[in-house]
Amino acid sequence: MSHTLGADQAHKPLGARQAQKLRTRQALLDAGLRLLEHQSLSSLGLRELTREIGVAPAGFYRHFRDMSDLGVALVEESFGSLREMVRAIRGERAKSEEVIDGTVEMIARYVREQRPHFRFIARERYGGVRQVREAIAGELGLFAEELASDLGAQPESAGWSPQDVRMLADLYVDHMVMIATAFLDASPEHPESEREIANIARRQMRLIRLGRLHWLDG
Amino acid sequence: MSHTLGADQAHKPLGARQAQKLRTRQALLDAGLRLLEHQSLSSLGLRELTREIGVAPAGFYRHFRDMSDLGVALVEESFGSLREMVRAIRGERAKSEEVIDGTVEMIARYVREQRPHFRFIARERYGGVRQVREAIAGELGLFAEELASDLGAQPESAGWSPQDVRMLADLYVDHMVMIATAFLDASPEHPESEREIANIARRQMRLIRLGRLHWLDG
DNA sequence: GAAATGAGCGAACGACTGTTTACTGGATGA
DNA sequence: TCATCCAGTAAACAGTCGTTCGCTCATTTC
Repeated sequence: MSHTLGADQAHKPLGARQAQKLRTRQALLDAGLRLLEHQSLSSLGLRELTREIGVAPAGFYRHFRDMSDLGVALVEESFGSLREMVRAIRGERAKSEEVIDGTVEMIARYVREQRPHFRFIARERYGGVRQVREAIAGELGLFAEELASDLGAQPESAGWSPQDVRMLADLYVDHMVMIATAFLDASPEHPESEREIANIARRQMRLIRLGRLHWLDG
Repeated sequence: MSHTLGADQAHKPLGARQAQKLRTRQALLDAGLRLLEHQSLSSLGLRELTREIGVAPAGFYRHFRDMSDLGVALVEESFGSLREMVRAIRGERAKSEEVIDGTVEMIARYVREQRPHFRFIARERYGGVRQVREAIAGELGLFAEELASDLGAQPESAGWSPQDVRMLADLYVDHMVMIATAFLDASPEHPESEREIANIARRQMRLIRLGRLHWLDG
């Protein structure tokens, strides 16, 4: 009996038997994400989901305990693809002004390329399923923690208390989620609306940055 | 045949006939809000709701076309009680620092006194029912509009473009919703956590205000 | 007073739900 | 090669669901 597999695929041996199981599991996750585009998790039925991929209802239990279990898996998948993008941005070092432009562009790209994933996160962040809410809150907490670590290391944070750095990180995270949500329900139409949202978002982040630079003035 | 009644009750004649109807309608709204404390609107059943107040399922249709119709009514009810509080704050004129304290306190009080209402708003803002999402977005848009009007009249906004004033108003509204949401899932425990959230919220709003004061510097 | 109105009821409809059961048959490991 | 495993199946269980249909009978209108 091998150990349980993590969220990322095990590339090495992987018997044909487990491979097929993972493919079915992934099909469930993909179909779930597709069906959740126009409804929320608490109204997604088990039969509705298995029907979508041509699997008997009972087969669902081979992969998930219940719907909230699948929801938590979707949260992990969503933040997985997000973290890849964030890591890329964190590597770059540039002037603060350019960081803002790069951050807004990263958010726009994430929503553009992972739209169903982020729509799911936005919808279930305060949705009806407790386990999923808590999973999202946990991931966002980790995100804010990392951001606070980054911010604290910057010269602009000299003389700041750790609590104030964390306060700023929370403000940034909340606002980045708001920006992403704004991109979400205006993007599909025309690229003009997307540029307008990006324009507002950049000015808002610039204003927050100005506040940060004058935090220790008075 | 009289005209259709608005959201606010008509105090004047009101035959015993329509009075009873309104009482049943209100019972549906109240029971709905109660049941929505632990689930989302899209998973709230018609029979589940009518059973709660001891009314036959078919009776529901005398008051609402469907569940999303009831949801929109709940949105109006929620923002109705919010506007009363906001009007009270808007009347007061004080130094900016005190305005921040008063605003945060107002948000805390709103969540404390209208907890089910705001939980509903937070949950359904990006929930699975389109009509309800749009109703909430519309109300928040009106709110931001009013706030922009207030901000534009302040001396601190001298030299600001209308677009920048609106940008600031949107930032404030989004952040106020975030603050209220933070109060929501930490309030019931102990008052200490509520004071901690208020403390963070005040510093965040102070930081935004600092950014506003230096917006035209460079 | 008689007639009209309409809020709420009770029953029936067809369809859908999550979960359990015993099973089959191809991959797996000795 | 043969016994074991286990992902997926088919069927049945006991419900719940939204919606429609006449109907009743207190209130309202004339």
